[in-house]
Amino acid sequence: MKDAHRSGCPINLTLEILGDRWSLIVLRDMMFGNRRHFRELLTRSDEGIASNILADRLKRLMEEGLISRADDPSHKQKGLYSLTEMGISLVPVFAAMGTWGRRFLPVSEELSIRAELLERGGPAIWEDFMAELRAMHLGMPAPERSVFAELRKAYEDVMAAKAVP
Amino acid sequence: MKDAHRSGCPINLTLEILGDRWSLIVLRDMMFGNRRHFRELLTRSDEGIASNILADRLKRLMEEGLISRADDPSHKQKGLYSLTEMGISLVPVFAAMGTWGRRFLPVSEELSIRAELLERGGPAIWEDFMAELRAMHLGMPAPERSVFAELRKAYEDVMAAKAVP
DNA sequence: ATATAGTAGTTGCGTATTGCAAGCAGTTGA
DNA sequence: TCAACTGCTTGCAATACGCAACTACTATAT
Repeated sequence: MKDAHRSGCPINLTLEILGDRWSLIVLRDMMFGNRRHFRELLTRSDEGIASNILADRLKRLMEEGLISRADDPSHKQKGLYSLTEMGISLVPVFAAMGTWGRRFLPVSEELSIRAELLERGGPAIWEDFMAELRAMHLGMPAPERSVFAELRKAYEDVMAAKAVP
Repeated sequence: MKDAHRSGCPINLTLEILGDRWSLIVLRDMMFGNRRHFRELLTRSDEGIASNILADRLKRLMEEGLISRADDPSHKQKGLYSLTEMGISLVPVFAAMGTWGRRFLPVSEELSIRAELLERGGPAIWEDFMAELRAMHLGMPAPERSVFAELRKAYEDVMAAKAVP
């Protein structure tokens, strides 16, 4: 942000913003887990982010324009973080990374079911999901189809199948 | 690699391997710039990677299975790095990142022309490009179409247009 | 044979980032 | 009033990064 860019290559510029171990984790939880508050992002993350890292990443992602912050009317000290269009537009990147990870890395079934759904649905489901995210985060009118609900149901079905084998 | 994973989420596992500022830069140069030797990757990179970082990344990417190394027959000390199928399969990830970066970040025209081509061509061109990479890096039979040549020509055309305005 | 340039790295060292544990100040609800 | 909850901040140690110099070997030219 402050100092000059290493180069004008799109891959490089993307890495300058997202090229660390936590930024995409935070965005993933906001996007797929609908976590909008600091505490939710802090404690309900599978990976266990530290609070100072989370504070720093939220600040940087705001500076870069991927998320925004508003006061939560229900609690004066509570902030509500939202994805911007820039953040929502990362859906295809997440889909591509999920597809690659599922193919080559030792993923767990319950945590990769969403990636599988996004892979099978292709660009059509990504568009529907982004439309829904725009409704949830930007106040746009809600689309009929709820990909979010489909993703959650798929996850819960896997968990239920594991619990009762 | 050595210690346990933070979680089995595909996004997280991908970030554990590629979530830093340099790994994808190295892979990008191997993939789109056809840089196969240490010196090429070191000096012909727009971003200017340090030699110790490059050595470390090449080692880690080999350990993770994204690249392989062979002795270059023309020079006993020269190593030849190749992409594996795991590395080649990152093409859609690069394409998605390139599309996103081109839309939201201050990319330069000459360095984003390749991303634009990959975006316009869609999955069909990605497949052709991956087939060509398999020929260049894995010894598979070469496809008729050379996406690599198309990417290079597009870059050279932009540079020529800039030189003679 | 000797010199020169090129090969792939390694080493030292200072700075920046990360990770962990604890603490802080304001807010809410009982 | 007070405990629990809110979004952070601080201190400190470990790790990673970045730069410059340097090593060791190989090929080539004279």
